[in-house]
Amino acid sequence: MDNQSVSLLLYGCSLARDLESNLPHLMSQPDSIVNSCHRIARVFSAVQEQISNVSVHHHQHDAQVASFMQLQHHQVQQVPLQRYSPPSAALPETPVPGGEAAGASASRIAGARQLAAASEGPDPAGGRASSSSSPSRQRSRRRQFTLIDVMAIPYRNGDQVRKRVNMEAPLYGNPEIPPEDGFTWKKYGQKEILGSFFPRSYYRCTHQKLYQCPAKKQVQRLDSNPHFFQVTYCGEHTCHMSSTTPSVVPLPIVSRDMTDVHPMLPQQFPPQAPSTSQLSAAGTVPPWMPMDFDGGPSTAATRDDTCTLLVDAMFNSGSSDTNSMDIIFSSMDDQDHQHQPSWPDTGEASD
DNA sequence: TATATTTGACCATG
DNA sequence: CATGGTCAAATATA
Repeated sequence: MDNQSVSLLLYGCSLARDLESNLPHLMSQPDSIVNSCHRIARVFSAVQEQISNVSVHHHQHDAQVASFMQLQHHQVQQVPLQRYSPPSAALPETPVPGGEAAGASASRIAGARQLAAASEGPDPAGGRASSSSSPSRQRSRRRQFTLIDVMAIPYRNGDQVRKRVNMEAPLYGNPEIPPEDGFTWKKYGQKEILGSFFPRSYYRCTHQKLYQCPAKKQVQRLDSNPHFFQVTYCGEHTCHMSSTTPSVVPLPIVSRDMTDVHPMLPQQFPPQAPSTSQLSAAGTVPPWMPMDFDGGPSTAATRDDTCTLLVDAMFNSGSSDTNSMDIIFSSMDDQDHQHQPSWPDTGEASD
């Protein structure tokens, strides 16, 4: 199975896991269940087609698929399908091209922040964001196989080797919360970055003290697409051997332990904030997903096979994580925030 | 009480 | 001096 299929499969598993965790809450919303099932089925059907090498070229949106696949292929080629290890060869001095334009004016920043704050809703803590101990922020300690491992492209920043990825905000729920990546992090700082709408958050491995784990990451929402986070990883985890920390990839790729991480995207894609047309009613379609996966005609794959895959992924792949399920339902009522159509035109899309 | 987050202050670097 | 990165006291929450 090629890397493209893996990527799609990971996404499908992610959707399935979300559905499973949400099931108790969705009992009263059969429409949501149906929609989710259709979405998952189409993703797996696409995988099935791809694996069996059938009729991708007959696909109604094969151009989109091919484009997506090319992107994936290009990125995966640079990092083997295995855990990243510190490179010995020379690395590029700069991250993957496609960075955002800087230089936003103060007023633009203020405007964006105002809107971002509005999307967060009232703050019960009196101005401070809620603490990490809320269930919605709890992180699984299980080591998760993530696309970061596959997709992250290392580059050098001085003496440090960094990996930078773009990660989609949680498919459901509060888009302010950075996506899971399988590790546990402790936030130690936040900084306003010149020219950026959104502050940058600084995290270090929770086990830094206990295991001297040097891993850190920086998380910042993209100005050009607030639906995505740019996550920069710095330092390798050395806490793998801990009994309290996740260690190795738990299972083959089809595992519920995979997080809600999604493949890297070119930073200007899509060139503007998500529109209602780009987001389904549940806001679950990543921009890179061919349209047919969410609303188009079904593929030729059989429902039985798809369901087999789906059931297998849902029930045979380990225990569930707390993950973002609480996030999902705590803010199902807030989904309009995700679809916020009035994102100010930053002008960067047309720059 | 323990743990995590927030946020102003401090420091290093160019 | 401006900026990014980190520290640590204050604060919030389970």
